[in-house]
Amino acid sequence: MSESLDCNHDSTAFPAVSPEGVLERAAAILRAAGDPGRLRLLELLRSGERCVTELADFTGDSLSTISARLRVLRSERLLTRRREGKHQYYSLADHHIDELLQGVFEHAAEEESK
Amino acid sequence: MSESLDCNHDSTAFPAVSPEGVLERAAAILRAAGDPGRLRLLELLRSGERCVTELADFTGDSLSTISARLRVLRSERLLTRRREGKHQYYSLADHHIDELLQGVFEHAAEEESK
DNA sequence: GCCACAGTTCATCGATTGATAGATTGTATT
DNA sequence: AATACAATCTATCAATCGATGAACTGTGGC
Repeated sequence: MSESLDCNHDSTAFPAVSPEGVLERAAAILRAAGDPGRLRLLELLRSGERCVTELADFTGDSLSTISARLRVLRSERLLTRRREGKHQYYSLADHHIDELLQGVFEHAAEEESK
Repeated sequence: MSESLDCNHDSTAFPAVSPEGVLERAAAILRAAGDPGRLRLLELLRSGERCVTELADFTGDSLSTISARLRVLRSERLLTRRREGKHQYYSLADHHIDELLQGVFEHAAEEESK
């Protein structure tokens, strides 16, 4: 029997991993947030619900650009939307998203201060 | 003076946002983790340091594929690496990364169970 | 219905991305 | 130096991605 000791091959096996579906969901969430333009929108919405033109005015990007970004975020369920008259209001889907954002922003700020 | 009340334009302004550099860093981290193949590696490394061949054996992917994925993760500082003889060992860069992963996996699992 | 406003969608395009086979580099032993 | 093993790099390619202008859709007031 070959006792080939490739690195730590003699050590413990990997613990249980997430099902494929969970992994895909997690990756999709991270990927959706992983664009600077979209991440900025998420950040802005941490402070509360806003309509599309407010977001566009603040960022200086076109309505179609903002709309395209919001579409991605909503399709991955990072955002929710409601309509009031002519206006569409977007907000973070839940507190998990907020916590995720807080964590990564803190970490990024820490790294940038080095 | 135009008192055009576009949605909540009469409401409060946006609070302070992160500097551009912080935003870019945060987005880069999220993006690096936001690929299923790379995210799986991160997940595997949550349980501790592993060498490249262990990761390749477990996932069933080729060495060059694993190496390419690790390269992205390390360049965005999600992973650290050390060499011991012929072997390169990879591990999560710090506990922030672990927390980020935990948060997003829990959220994804929750969504997948609905 | 007409008009105005708010927002989305569509088609297009250049840029980016992830996988891959094989060449190359780094470490260890003899 | 020769050989073996571990891992990285390179070049290539098909697929995906984000921005964009303009057409289109939805809501509201008259």
